[in-house]
Amino acid sequence: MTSTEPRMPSGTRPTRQRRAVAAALQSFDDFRSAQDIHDLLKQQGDNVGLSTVYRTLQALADGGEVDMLRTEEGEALYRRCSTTHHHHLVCRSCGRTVEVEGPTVERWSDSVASRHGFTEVSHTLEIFGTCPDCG
Amino acid sequence: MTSTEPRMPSGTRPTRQRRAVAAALQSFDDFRSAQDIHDLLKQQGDNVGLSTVYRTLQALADGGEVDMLRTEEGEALYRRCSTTHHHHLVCRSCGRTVEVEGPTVERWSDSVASRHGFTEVSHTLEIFGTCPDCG
DNA sequence: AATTCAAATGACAATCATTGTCAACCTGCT
DNA sequence: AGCAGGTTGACAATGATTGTCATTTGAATT
Ligand SMILES: [Zn+2]
Ligand SMILES: [Zn+2]
Ligand SMILES: [Zn+2]
Ligand SMILES: [Zn+2]
Repeated sequence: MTSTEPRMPSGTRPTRQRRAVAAALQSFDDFRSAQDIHDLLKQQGDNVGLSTVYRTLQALADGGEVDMLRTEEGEALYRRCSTTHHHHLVCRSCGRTVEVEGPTVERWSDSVASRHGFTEVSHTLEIFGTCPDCG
Repeated sequence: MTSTEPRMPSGTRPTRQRRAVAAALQSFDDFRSAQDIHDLLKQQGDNVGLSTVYRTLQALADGGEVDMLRTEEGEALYRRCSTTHHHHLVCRSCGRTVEVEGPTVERWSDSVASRHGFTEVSHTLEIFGTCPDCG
């Protein structure tokens, strides 16, 4: 059976701190900053150094285990995610997030890129709005 | 006839400094940081305070006169742009940028948002890759 | 031309997320 | 026990961006 917790990159040790960060990510549904998560852990008595929180989140994001997006102000926010490629519909006000898939967008972006001779294509796509509860 | 330079928000004064920033934006084609533009002006002998460069670029971006995007690292980059809604295909290596339009994407994003009851919808979409020259 | 005054500027300080440092710590192994 | 190497965290450093505020400038008005 598959665990629901993000896995660490292979070759790394499953330390108390990394488990704590991974577990914290399972406890909320919206996008949060490294500092938010650090605070959350502290509240729970899971003391983890801020540097370690940053390092762990980056490792998880690099490994595709969690999503990372940037606010308009450039701050990095993290959230657990499913393993398939997807994008997000995010409420500007409360952070409520819906994962969405857009096969059409994927094809469009690839075709646009190749039409211009670009390779190693990636893309970022986020939809922001006001959710029903906040409207 | 329409000027090719970005216009300042109404109610602002066309100072030497703002003209200089607006002119600088016409002199390159890729996305550059506020500091890059500040340096560029300094080279030309157009001394403009760094704060003023930041303020002017933000005003232009807020007014939709220039595009602003964030690098993976969260740094803000600016570029002149056309007035219609569009997105970008950007070379990760040299910054070469192609403006692209995607009516399909626009419709998709709106429909996804409304399907979930979100209002005041906006979206960010950038495509990154390696351009033919850098490949 | 002189007056006026809010908008604008810029040198400098302050913020603040993020990254770097490195001695101390932990873990598995011989 | 001893060793080796990954890991941690308190703390310093970085670096983009923002705030401060005394001074300057623009342009409208006497
Ligand atoms: Zn909401
Ligand atoms: Zn996609
Ligand atoms: Zn290129
Ligand atoms: Zn669009």
